[in-house]
Amino acid sequence: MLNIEELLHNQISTAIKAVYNIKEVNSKMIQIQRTRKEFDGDFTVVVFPLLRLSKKRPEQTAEELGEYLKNYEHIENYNVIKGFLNLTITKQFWFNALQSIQKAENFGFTPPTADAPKIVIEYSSPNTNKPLHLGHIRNNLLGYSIAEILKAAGKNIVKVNLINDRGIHICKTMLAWEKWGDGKTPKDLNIKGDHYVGSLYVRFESEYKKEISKLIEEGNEKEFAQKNAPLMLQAQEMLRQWEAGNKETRQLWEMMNGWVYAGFDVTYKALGVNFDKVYYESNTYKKGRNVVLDSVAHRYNWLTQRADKSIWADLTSDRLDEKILLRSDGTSVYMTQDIGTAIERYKDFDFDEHIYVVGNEQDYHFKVLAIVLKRLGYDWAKRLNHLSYGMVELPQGKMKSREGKVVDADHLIEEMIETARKTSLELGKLDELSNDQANEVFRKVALGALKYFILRVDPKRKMLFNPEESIDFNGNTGPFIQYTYVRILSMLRKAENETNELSVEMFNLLNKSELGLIQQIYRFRETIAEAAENHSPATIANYVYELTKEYNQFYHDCPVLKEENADLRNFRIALSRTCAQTIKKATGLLGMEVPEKM
RNA sequence: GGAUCCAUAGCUCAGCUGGAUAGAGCAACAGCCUUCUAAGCUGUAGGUCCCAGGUUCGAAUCCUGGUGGAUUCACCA
Repeated sequence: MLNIEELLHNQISTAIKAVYNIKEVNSKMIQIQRTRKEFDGDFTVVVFPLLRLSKKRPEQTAEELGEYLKNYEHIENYNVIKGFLNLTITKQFWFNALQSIQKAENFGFTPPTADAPKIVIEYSSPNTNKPLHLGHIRNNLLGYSIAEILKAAGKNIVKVNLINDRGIHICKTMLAWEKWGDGKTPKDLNIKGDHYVGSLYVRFESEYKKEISKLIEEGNEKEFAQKNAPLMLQAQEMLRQWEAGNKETRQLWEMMNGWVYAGFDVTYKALGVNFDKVYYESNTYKKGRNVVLDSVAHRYNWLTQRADKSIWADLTSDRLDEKILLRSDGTSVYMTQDIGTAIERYKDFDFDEHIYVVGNEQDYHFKVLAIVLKRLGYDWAKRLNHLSYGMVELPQGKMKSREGKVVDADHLIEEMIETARKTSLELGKLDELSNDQANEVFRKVALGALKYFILRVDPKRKMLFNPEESIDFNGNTGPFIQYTYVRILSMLRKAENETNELSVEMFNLLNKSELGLIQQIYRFRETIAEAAENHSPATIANYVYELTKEYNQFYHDCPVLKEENADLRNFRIALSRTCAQTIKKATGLLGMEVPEKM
């Protein structure tokens, strides 16, 4: 199906050439936009940029072009207001467009081909010492949704997760378990493994704090106390044991990581996200260190080893600071690990683009990562792309895990489901459903509300989350969209003898709300392209909200099943069905599910 | 102090990459269920698009300089 805006663009170009006797027209001069609601027409040509060619007043230029264009088969008529030429597209065009959409295999989606760009998306990337919280929810939903959107735009997608499963923080929780765990497993205590481990980490931190205070009371400096508290020394010893491959340490580590992964899996499943491949830092952290060590031998002038053996990258010529890559004791820092992981990834997938979905507090880190890799001679470093998103803040301010000021992901999901249950039961529309079916509806509505709430805002902006007020079920929300879908399905169930064949003769009957709805459905494909281009689920969220509003308008204005003209009735049923399918596909791009009843 | 990001209605957010009189939802107020699911629809009210310059026929949008907020610049991850 041809794109109407492209068709118009070409026609306008032809018109300018013909009317003003010009050979070439710069395509940037031709500006087409949707006509604003308060004016008549579907598309508007802004003629101001064309005045240089026409050498006439705006109104006259618009008038002359309109006269020429009205002979074009898809243009019904035109009107001119100031420097704006409003074009009305024929009803027949929109009618045919709807028919093509219905016939299309999977309208809006571009099937990926083998040679389409390959994009690796890393998201989630949790630490194994904390359960997932609200910030991770934004990360996971963004990562998953962007992957779906890029897939729909015809890209080959690999979703990967990188688990930070080594380092001093892991040793802290291991030590805590040895000291205070009493040999208990999550199963013994009947709690999720990630929550159990998270609580051990918190325990460590509070005991560690006590030791620090005590040392300071005994007259030590703060810094000395932090470095020499017995718990810290023991944790560091444990890290050395781990690095040395001590069997007992490794076993404990594997057991506790197993608890955490089991817990994460439950949360991931609840959120509906998944991965094609999971990387563990414990497998890749040495890689980066070797790369850095090898590179020092190359004698890059920006890479230097100091007297204490630590290795530094001097990035001041890129207007950044000096960055440490290897500590004086030879161990690697976060940056070093990411260097190794990136190289590994490139070997694994030979990607055209690599997207890191990581919060904006790491903007600097990813800027440095790309520069260092480029300087090390990896040309593909320019394909690394940091999708930086803003933090989720609470009314009290930033979330702080150490102070317990977090919104736990599992807890939040449970609460949302409970709210959805209450709301549903009050409305009492699910009486004929079994318990299991009803629970499925509650779950879909709850997660739909959460996902839509988070994804509708531009990723790069920070967002405010008020647990009491944020999750609404009315207005511009996930449930509003789901509800529109449910009403359509309910209607379609009642529609009997529906035919898929539409009478070709009836397009003149179409009214404004029907045309508006067709046009919004028609925009789905270009919206996917735009969302993919901008890596922005918010674009899809806004689109589907507009679509449902458009449908509600239509639903309000036009009887469907009660329409007496059979051609028109069939048309409206078909239009409703196509709209429902589009809602389902669009919400699917956000990771939302739509219930059949609610 | 340097760098990056943000600032739009009382609140939460859109604003199609420079176009017409800046839009939604929530909250407030007034209506619409004997009618395809009222988690819906219609209306009223609500704005110095942070400020000041600049570019342009035209700026919430681009540039410069301020102001306010967030993040970051660790031998933390």
